[in-house]
Amino acid sequence: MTEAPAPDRGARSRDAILDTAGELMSRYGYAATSISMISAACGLPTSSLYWHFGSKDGIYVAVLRRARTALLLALPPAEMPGADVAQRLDAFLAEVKDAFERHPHGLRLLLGLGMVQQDASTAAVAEVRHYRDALLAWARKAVSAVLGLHEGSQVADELARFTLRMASGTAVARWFEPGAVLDTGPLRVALLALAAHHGVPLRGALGEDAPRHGATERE
Amino acid sequence: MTEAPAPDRGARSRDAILDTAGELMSRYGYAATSISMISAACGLPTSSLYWHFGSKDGIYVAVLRRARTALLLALPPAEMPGADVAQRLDAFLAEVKDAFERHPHGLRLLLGLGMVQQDASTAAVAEVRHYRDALLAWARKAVSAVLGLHEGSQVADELARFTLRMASGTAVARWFEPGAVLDTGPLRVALLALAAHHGVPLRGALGEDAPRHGATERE
DNA sequence: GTCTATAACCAGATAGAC
DNA sequence: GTCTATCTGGTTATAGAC
Repeated sequence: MTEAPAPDRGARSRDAILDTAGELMSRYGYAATSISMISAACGLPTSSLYWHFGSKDGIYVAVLRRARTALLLALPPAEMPGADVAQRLDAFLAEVKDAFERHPHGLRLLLGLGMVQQDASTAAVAEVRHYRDALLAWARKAVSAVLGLHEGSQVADELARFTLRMASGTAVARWFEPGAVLDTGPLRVALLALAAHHGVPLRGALGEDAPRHGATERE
Repeated sequence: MTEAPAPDRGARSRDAILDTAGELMSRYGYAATSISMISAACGLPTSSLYWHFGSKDGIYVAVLRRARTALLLALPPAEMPGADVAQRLDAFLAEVKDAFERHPHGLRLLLGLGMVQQDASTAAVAEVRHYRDALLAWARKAVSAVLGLHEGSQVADELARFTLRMASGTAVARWFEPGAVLDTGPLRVALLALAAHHGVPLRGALGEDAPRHGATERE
């Protein structure tokens, strides 16, 4: 057997298609990414793409779904280590920034939709909304846990949307400055100020400029 | 003369084309908006579009340029009324929100580009960058004037980018919630907190928590 | 599952009468 | 400046050998 039997050649092709399609679609958007572009970039003929995914729409849905699960897996869970708010918030923001850097396609795929309002299949529309809803749900839960908010509260919702909009804005900025990353410094200040503004008790996180060396784990 | 002579029928057609093209392109993006769509929507044959603008690219450039000048004209100038920071900031944010509501296409056109990195003409790339640079320059100048910062300072740049990213994130959110508007409440709190965090003296705008006496603004 | 070849169609763009 | 008619090329998608 000089040739690898490759019993899962199909699976590897599937992944290759999704990889290149995700790359191209996140860069050029759905409409501007053609089947032939993907085919040429990944080396497989167009008929293979159709065999695996059925249509261009099917590719988009699959790409989107994989990006969603990957991003949500990379984003920090609700339970962050740290006794006080400052510690948890710092760890949280660092992980969020890292996740968005490691999965740059994630948000850009949501931006490059452009099509979803017109001729998109119901499956594509559903997946896009699912993606966005999942991100919002994650943000609400995570922000609530980090800052100690009641998860269904108005404040939690406001802070979650604030965080997501900043992340989206950063993804947009990346069109122009490819090196742009989520600016966690200002975001940290803003989130703490918003929480304080709404009367959220923040033990040990009131020190922005004052040299407050971290209170120990005891309060 | 029952028929209007319409000596400027060409100019009115030009405007009609730009109107519908801007509408469609801001909704579907550049690539997904076809010449025939524009033609059908505005009633003029495709050859008229080519007579006026030469190419699809030319239409995009013209749409973008008009959107830029309209948005920058609607955005508040650097000189805001109000003696103290709080007054100026409130007036400023109200006008910014209003401008983004009145010109919803403005930012969305920048989002729906998708193409600009691949086959776009140099003119389109230049216009896109010009648009974005103009917005950034406006934000730096306006934020500096409102909060009393030195215009070239690091703080002014950070706050300008923060504001623009929030605006971009809001434009993205509008894909999913068409009624979404710039959330000036949280943005106000965040900007004040960021200014205070950097030691900017804010007379009369300390309504969050502790009164912070300002160090000088650092660069 | 992958390949070659091709069908059916629509895109951007042009020619020339009016 | 506007219209009808048309050309060329790329697009999605499929057929069928292997």
